[in-house]
Amino acid sequence: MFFLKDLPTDQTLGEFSRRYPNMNPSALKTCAVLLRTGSDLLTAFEKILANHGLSQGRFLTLIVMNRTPDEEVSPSTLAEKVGVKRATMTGLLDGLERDGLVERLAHRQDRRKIGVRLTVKGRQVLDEMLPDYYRSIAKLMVNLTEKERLDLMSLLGKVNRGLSSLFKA
Amino acid sequence: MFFLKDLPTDQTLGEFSRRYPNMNPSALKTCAVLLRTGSDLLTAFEKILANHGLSQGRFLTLIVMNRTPDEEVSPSTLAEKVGVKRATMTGLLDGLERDGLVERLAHRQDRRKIGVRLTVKGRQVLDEMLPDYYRSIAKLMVNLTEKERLDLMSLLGKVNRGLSSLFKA
DNA sequence: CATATATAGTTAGGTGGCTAACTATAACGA
DNA sequence: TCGTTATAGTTAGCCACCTAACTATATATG
Repeated sequence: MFFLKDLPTDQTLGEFSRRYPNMNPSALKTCAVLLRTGSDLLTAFEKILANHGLSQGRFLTLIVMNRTPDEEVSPSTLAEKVGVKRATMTGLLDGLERDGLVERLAHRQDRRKIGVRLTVKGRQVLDEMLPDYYRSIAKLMVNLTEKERLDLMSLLGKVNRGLSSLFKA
Repeated sequence: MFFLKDLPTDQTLGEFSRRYPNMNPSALKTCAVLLRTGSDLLTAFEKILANHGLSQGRFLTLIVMNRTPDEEVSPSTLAEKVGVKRATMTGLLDGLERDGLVERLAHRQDRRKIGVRLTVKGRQVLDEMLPDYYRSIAKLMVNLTEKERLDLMSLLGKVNRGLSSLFKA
């Protein structure tokens, strides 16, 4: 859940912009549609992943490891790339290890560190589910031409720039 | 966390599209950027809300009640509009009631039902935080012209249509 | 009118985020 | 070299989401 299922009507937006002078109706509406779409998108993916016994966090962890399937990665690096805290990664790895999809290995030099690697089973699960996943993504975007996809990314880039300036000022 | 912090490079995308023929690089990339932006946006809002002792779920619940501040709303209706399960709404209302922002009232005719209403304190909290919240949203979107906002919403609409067709087929 | 069905809300139990604090190890500096 | 500081990973405890099942009440039907 990122945002209201029931987006405000233009009438509600109008009322609120009178009640709260700072409120910019088109900014709010755009923002709401963006969050709503992201939310629906994520929910759809989670359904697909659930069919293969994965959650978004677990899946992303596997995907990152699948970029370099023959190398060991540290939990910290994984956490950083997936975008979760180290503590959260511990939990994700616990689950993935329990299901036999990854293994933790001791580090040779530095005894604080460990290495994480996809197991054969982990690779199998990915190879089984990824075609399904990628097919869904292609289907999802089928209504957008190549140009529209670029436009969308560029507009999202502008939102992103707004985001970074929000925390500097 | 909705998607990788570390988005795949074009090189990684190319490798994967060879490994998995179903994979459409521009679709995946667009999707990733969309989820990433949504994720960052939500995180930003959650920081603002946390300054006022609210979470996204609690905030949205209040916002929906603030549309009709003088009417009682049922938990089910709230759940539906916010986009969470009834069970989740019970938890959100427990928290909001504990903090004195909403109150539960018995229903006159039907003893299964209850009505929920903003308290005076609830309204105060909203009136205090909303200007801040709306100012942030306006700032966030400042890099997009009115036309670009419409374009963005229309492109997101196309993604949404893809989403609904995904589950019919 | 009695029983089956539907509805409203809650409870219980699981998952996956978070922060803060802890343990162990390594590295640095007086 | 010994104490401080930094780093890696984990643990503990909180919150918000989910599903499934439960309680109570209302409604519809034979």
